[in-house]
Amino acid sequence: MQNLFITSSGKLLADWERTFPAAQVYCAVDADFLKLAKKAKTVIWLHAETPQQDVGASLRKILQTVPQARAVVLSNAPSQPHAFEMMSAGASGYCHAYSAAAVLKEVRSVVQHGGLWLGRELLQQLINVSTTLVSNQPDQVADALDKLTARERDVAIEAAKGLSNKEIARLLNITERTVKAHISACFERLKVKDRLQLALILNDKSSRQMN
Amino acid sequence: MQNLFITSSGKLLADWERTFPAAQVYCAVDADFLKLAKKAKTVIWLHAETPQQDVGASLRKILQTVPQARAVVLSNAPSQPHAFEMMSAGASGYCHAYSAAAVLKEVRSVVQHGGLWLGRELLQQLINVSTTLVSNQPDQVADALDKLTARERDVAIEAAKGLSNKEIARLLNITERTVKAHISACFERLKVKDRLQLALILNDKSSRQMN
DNA sequence: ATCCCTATTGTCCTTCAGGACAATGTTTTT
DNA sequence: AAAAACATTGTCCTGAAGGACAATAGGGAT
Repeated sequence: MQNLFITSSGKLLADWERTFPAAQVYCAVDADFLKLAKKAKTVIWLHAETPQQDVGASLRKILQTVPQARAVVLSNAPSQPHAFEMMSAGASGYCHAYSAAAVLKEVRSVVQHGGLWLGRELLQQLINVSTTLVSNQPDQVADALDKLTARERDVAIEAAKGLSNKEIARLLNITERTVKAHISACFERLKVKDRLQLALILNDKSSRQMN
Repeated sequence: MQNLFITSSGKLLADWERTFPAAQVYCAVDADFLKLAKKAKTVIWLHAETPQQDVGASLRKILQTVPQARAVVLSNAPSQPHAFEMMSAGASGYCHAYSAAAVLKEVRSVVQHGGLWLGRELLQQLINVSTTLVSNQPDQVADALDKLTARERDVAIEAAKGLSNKEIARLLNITERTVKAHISACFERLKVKDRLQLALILNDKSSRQMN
């Protein structure tokens, strides 16, 4: 179990060394650093406000060389977009640089064991956003699709992608006339008047489900 | 520091008592239970697969009486929608009912200190969704709109809602012909061939790949 | 002052979408 | 077995969409 810090702020340094006495501090991602990072149970702490280098770049560099590395980004001014960016880039955690020692230790524990860490506020926001997105909306799309027969669904889905009747006909090996029939049936069932509205409700509010 | 469990499964009970020897187990949210729940530093563990009562209902009942309560939902078959539902309902954590003792203790620590807990996979999915939603997606739409002139944008936005040229013309007090001109200009600028594609990219609440 | 971009509108024409009548065979439900 | 629902395809017709080829006028930029 080791902790590696990357920062250029002397102030934070002092705090961190109090929290993790055995911590090693670096100013940049160099060869020495990467060598150490390969050790198991290592948690790397990246200070976002390090002027010399972009955190995102540092993060990618580390993960490229040491894919199994666990890195936590510490920010003086945490923000949702930044947190998402860092987590998407492969960070295992994101928290305030001046978090209490107890919090940092908790983060460490969670991250070391393969977990991901986001602060309470960020996580709450994330859940709020995603709830309306993932739970509610797909249901509406699913509801709409459930109102259609199997074949109508096939056609509707393609139409919603922007394909013309002719294209759908070719794709499904049926006549353009048949496509029209199905599409018209879809309009009736879904109470819409043209394919654009159909596309809107079938794509609307994101038709993604990440399963 | 106390742990209260609600379940009707003897199997889980044994596991939990091994992990938290001082735990108290209940079968339902009753008066006795709620009285105990008021104690500080209490973490309540709700087993989702408790037939007598719906977890969501139990959760709401608890939070109504004891708003400061920290509740963790344990599920035999964790799923993203369910997790979101529980977290939205006010749960402080959501994890697999058969999680290792070490994990449960970590969850306990995080939750007790006011944090929220979601498993790594769930959190990762959450981040994937929200990233494209919060950071990337609005950019793509904004990028598209930025390629248009002010007037073209007006027209494009209405067209993307599903309005016909005639309707847009009325709305903007211009001729249908003019609407056509702007729409055609939009097609060129955005490299699309018809209004449906235009609607798709302008409404695109992140409908990128993963198909 | 000239050129480019934008906004506006015209006409003519082709293609596509969608409704109004259909019909026929298959599958499912009652 | 009869009825209802579904899948398939036809023709005719209207209206909307979108391209071709223009013209006019205003606002900035060089």
